[in-house]
Amino acid sequence: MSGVMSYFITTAIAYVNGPPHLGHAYEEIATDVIARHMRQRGEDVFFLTGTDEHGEPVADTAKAHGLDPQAWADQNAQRFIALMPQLNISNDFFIRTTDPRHKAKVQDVLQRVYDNGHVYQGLYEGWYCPRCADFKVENEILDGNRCPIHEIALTRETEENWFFRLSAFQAPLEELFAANRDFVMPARAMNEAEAFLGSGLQDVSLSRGKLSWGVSVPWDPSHVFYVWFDALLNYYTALSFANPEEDYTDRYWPANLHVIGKDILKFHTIFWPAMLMAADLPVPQRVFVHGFLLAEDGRKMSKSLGNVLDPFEVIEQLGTDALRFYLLREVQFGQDGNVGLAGCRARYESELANEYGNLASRTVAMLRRYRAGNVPAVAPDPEIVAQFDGLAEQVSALFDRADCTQALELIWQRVRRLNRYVEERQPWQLAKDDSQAAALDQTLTSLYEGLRVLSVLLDPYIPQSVERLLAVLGAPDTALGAARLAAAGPLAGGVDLPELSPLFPKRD
RNA sequence: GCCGGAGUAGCUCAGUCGGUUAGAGCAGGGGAAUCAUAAUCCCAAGGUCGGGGGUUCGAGUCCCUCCUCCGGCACCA
Repeated sequence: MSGVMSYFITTAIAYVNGPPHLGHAYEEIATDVIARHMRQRGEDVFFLTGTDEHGEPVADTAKAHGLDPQAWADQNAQRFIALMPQLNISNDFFIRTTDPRHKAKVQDVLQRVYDNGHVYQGLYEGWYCPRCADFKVENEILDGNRCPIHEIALTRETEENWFFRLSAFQAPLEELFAANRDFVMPARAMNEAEAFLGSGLQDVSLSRGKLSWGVSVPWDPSHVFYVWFDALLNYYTALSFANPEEDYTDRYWPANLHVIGKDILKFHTIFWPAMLMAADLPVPQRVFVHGFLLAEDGRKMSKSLGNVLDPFEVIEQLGTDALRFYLLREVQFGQDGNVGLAGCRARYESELANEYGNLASRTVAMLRRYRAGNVPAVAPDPEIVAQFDGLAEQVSALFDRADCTQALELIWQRVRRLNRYVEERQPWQLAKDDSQAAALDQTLTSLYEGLRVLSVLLDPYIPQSVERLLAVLGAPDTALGAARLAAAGPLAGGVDLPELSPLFPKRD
C-alpha cells in the first residue's frame, strides 16, 4: 500500500449564457459520484467545477438584456452555484473564469507559451458580418454566403491575429495517444480523437481583436484570448487560488480525470494537452467523454417538442437521490441514453422503494420484532459472505475506469440477492420455533450486515438516503474498508435499532 | 462523399478468445408467502441475434455485401 494518493477530478465548466439544465446536472452528478467513491477509498480528492464566462455569446446576450457582460455573468453564475447543493454535489471549489486570479494565471501560462515560441502573428481570413461585427464559421453560413442571423451578404475579410502553433504538437500528441491508450475514454471517443489527429493539425488562432470580453493578451493588450484557451486553463489556474492558505498546484496537478461531454472532445483531447505541452506543464491522465441524454422518445430534448426532463421537477417530486440514482442507473456512463419522468418514476418505485427501501424496512422491522432491536452477535451466513466477497474490489476496479453504471449494477445484484435470501430463510417461520433461534440469528445478522455493506457502496450514488439508513443501523462509517461483512458479529448487542420510516416513500 | 459506431425478447440492454439449450431487468401472464412502503419470491411464456452470401466440425461473435439509424470530418461555445 502506498500512501494517500491525490486525485484531481473536474467537470467541464458550464457556459453561463443559458440557465442550468439536465445536461449540466448529469455531468455534475456523475463526476460527483466518482469523486465520492474516491474519497471512500481514502484518496486525497479535489473536485473542481465552475463556470465559463467569457466570449462573444456572453457579451452579446448581456447587451440584449441591457447589462454589461460582468453583471450578466454574475447573475447567471449564481444559478450554477446554487445548483450544486440542490444536486448534493461535493465539489471542493467553484471557479469562475472572470475571477481576477484566474485571469492573471491565464496570462502567466500563455505568456510562457509565447516565450517558448509557440505563438506567432498571422492573418485570420474568414467570412465577416458587418452587422454582427464578427466572423462566421463555415458550417453556420447560409447559402450564398449570408449571415445566419441577419441573412445579409457576408464579406471576405482578414484580421491580424495571434496564432498558436498547434501543428507543432502533432508528433507529441501521437506519442501521448500511443503511450496512454486510456488517455481518452471510452474507446469510441479515443477513436474520434485519433481520427481528428490523423487528419493533420493546423494552427489555430489564439486571440480576438474585435472583442473585448475576455482575458487580455499580455504582450498585445488590444487582443483578448480566444475563449477556449482561457476556459480550458481553469483546471490549472483554480488550484493556485482555491485555498488562500495553500497553493494546491503541486499537490493536485496534473488532473487525474476530466469529465466532459462529447461536444467538446476536440478541445480537451487535442488543444488542451498541446497547450499544456507548450507551457511545459504535465498533461492530465485521462479525459472521460460522457454521452448525451435524449428524451424518452429517443429524440433530442427541446422546449418546442415539450419532451424535456426537468431535473428540478424530479428533485421536487422524488428527491435528489432519486435523480442521481436514475441518471446513473438508466444510462450507461459514456453512452447516450433516453430518459424521462415516467422512467424515473418507474425506477424510483420498483428499485429504490420496493427493492432497496423495502429491504431496509423489512430488515429493521424483523430485527426489532424478533430480537428487540439488537443485532445477534453471530457470524453471517457463509453463503452470503461468499457472494459479497470481493464486491468492494470489483466496484473499485470499475470506478478506475469511470464505469459507475456497471458498478451500480453489481451492487444492485446483491440488493436483489438479499431480498431473495429473506424468502429462502423465511425468518417469520424460524421465529415460531425456539429450536431455530440460531438460524434466525444468523439470518438477521446476514441481512443487517449485507444491507450495511450495500449502503456503504451506494453512498456515492444516494448519499442522503444512505446517511439516514446508516444512522439507524448505528454504523455510520462509509469508508470503503467498511464495505465488508463483519465475520465475527457486527456491532453486536450494542445496537438498539430505532424504527425506520420508508427511505423512499411511494409517490402518486 | 470519407471515416467510425450501432442494429439481439413488446421496451432498455449484456453476450469475453468462435464452442452446451442466446441471457438479465422492466412490462404483460400464472402461482407462493405474510417480515416489510401491497413491498417480496418462484414459474411459465416471449428471439429467423437488421437482410443476403461466405469461412468453419461449429457463427450473435470472423470475412464480403446490402439496408437502416447515429456520430466525427477544426477555430459556435
